[in-house]
Amino acid sequence: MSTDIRPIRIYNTLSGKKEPFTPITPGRVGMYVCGPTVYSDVHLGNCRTFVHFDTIYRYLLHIGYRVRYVRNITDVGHLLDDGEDRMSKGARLDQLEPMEVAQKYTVGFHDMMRIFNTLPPSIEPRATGHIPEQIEMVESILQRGYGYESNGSIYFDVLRFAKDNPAIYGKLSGRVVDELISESRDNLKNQGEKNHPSDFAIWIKASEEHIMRWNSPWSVGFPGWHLECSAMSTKYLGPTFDIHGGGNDLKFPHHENEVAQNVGACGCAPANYWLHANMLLLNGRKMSKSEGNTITPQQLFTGDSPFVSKGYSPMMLRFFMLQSHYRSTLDITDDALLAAEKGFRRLMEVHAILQKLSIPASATDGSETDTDRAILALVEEAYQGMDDDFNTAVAIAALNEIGSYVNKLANKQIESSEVSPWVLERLKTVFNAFIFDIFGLREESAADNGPIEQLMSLILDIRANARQQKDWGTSDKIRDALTEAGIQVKDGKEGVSWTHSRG
RNA sequence: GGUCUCUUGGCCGAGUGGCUAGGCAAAGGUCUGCAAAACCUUGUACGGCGGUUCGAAUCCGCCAGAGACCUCCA
Repeated sequence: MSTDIRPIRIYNTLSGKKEPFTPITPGRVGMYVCGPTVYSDVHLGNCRTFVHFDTIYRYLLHIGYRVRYVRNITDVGHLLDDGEDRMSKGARLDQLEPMEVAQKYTVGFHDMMRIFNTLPPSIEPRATGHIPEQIEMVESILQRGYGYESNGSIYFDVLRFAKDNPAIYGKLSGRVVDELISESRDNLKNQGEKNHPSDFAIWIKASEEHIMRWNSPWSVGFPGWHLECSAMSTKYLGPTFDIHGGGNDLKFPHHENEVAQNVGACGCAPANYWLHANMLLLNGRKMSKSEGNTITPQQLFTGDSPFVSKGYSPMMLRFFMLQSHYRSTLDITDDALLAAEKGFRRLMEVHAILQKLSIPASATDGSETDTDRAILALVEEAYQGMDDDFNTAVAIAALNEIGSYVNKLANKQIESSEVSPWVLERLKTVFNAFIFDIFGLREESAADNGPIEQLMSLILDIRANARQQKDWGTSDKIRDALTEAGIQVKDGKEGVSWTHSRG
C-alpha cells in the first residue's frame, strides 16, 4: 500500500534544494535516465552514474514503489564540430555499418552493466527505433510555433520559447538567455541556417555522404540530439513523469533543451524531479583521454594501469562508489581504493557472520534491552540515510556500526541475552536487504563450496590436532601456507573459521 | 572571459548553527602458544582573513586553491 511507503526527500536540480518526494500516482514512480551514446566503449564515469541510479531504482523498489525505469540507448543524433554524426564517424573509422558499431558498443555496455550488477531498466529504448515519434514531436513543436525550417532542417526557436516561457528556459542549468546570446560559439556547421546561435537542431537534413538517414516531411535526414530523450520519455512515461536523471554534464545543453522541447511540444514540463550525478575524478582531475588522465573499467579490474598498484573487483568498485554521495565528485586514487577494498571485505564478512548467528529464545526474558534499542536505532539510521536524498554513505556508516555489535555477539563479548531473538532476525533481514537488494553488492569469492569446504575442514582439523599437541611448527606451517594461498585462518573463541583474504 | 560548485584529521569520505559520522592507516590495550581476526581506547579535522551570533567547521563577505559547465560528454 502506498500509504506504507516511507517518505523520502530528493535534491531537485530545478529548485536547487531537497524536496519531499511526492509521486504523480501514489505508489508508482516513472523514472527516466539518460543512457549512453554507443559510439565507443563505456566510460568509467558512465558506470558511476548508472550505479548510483541503479541504487536509487533499487531503493525505490525496496520501500515499496512500483517503478518504471526507462534508460535509453542513443545510437544517432550527436553532431560533432564538423557536423558529422558521431555514429557514422565511428563507422567510417572502423569500416563498419553504423548499426554494427551501435550493436557492438551496446553489447559491451550491457556486459559492463552486468559486471557492476545493475538491474536492467524496465524499458531500454533506442533512438533509431523511435524515428516516427521524434518526427511527430518535431511536428508538434512546429505547430506550436517553436520551430522553423531552414534548408530542410528544423531548428528550435530558443529566443521565442524563452520569451514565452521566461520561468522555464535556463532554470535547470541556471542560465540566462541574454548570456547565451553573447557566449554561443558560432563555429558550428550550418550556423548560418539558424536565426540565433542558441537555437538547436531538432531535425537535420542529411548531407550526401551521411549514412544514417530517414524520410521526413522536411527532408531526408536524422533527428537532432536531445530529441530522442524527449520523445521516448513521453512515449513510455507520459508527458509529465516523476524523476529524470543523468550525469551532471548533461544539465546543459542536453537537459535544458529537453525541457524546452517537451514544453514546446505539449505545453507541459517533462519531469517533476531532476537528479544529477556528479563526476568521477582520477587523482583529482577529470578523466581525459587527450591528457592521458584516464583509466578504463577493464584496467581497473586487471590493475593494468600506471594509476593503480593492483586490480580491484567490480563489486569492490561498486562499494567504493556508494561510499560517496551521488551528488559529490568522487576521486579515484590507489590509496582510496585500497582503503575501500578493506572496508568492503569487512562489511561482507560482518554479513556472513551475522547470517550464521542465532540466539536461543530461552536466552532472553522477552523484554527489550539497551542493546536492542541501540541496534534498532542504527537500523533506522541506515534507512533515514537513504530517505535523505539516497545518502548511501550514511547508510554504510550505520551498517558498519552495526557490524561492531555483530562481531561482539559472535565473539561472546556481549551476552546473547542482551539481544532479543526478534531483533537479531530483523537485523539479518535488514542487512541482507541493504547489501544485496539496495546496494546491489554480491559475493565474489569464487564459487568454492563443496570440495574446498571439505578440504578446509580436513586441513583445519589436522591443524587443530597439532595445536592440541603443542606442535606449533606444524600448525604455523599450515597457517602460513594458507595465508600464502590467500586464505585467512581465524582462531576464535567459538572455534576456527576461515575466509578468502584476497578477492 | 562568463556562470556555478567545492576546499573536512596521515588518506578517503559523510554531515552540519551548540550533540562520536564511517572506513583505511597509526599508537596503546584485551584475547592468543605466538600471530592474525575481533573488541576496547586514543586523534581535540573542518583552506586563509574578517563579520553576524550567547555560540560557526556549518550563515555572510573578501582572498587563495581546486573542479565543473559555457563546445561532444555520465
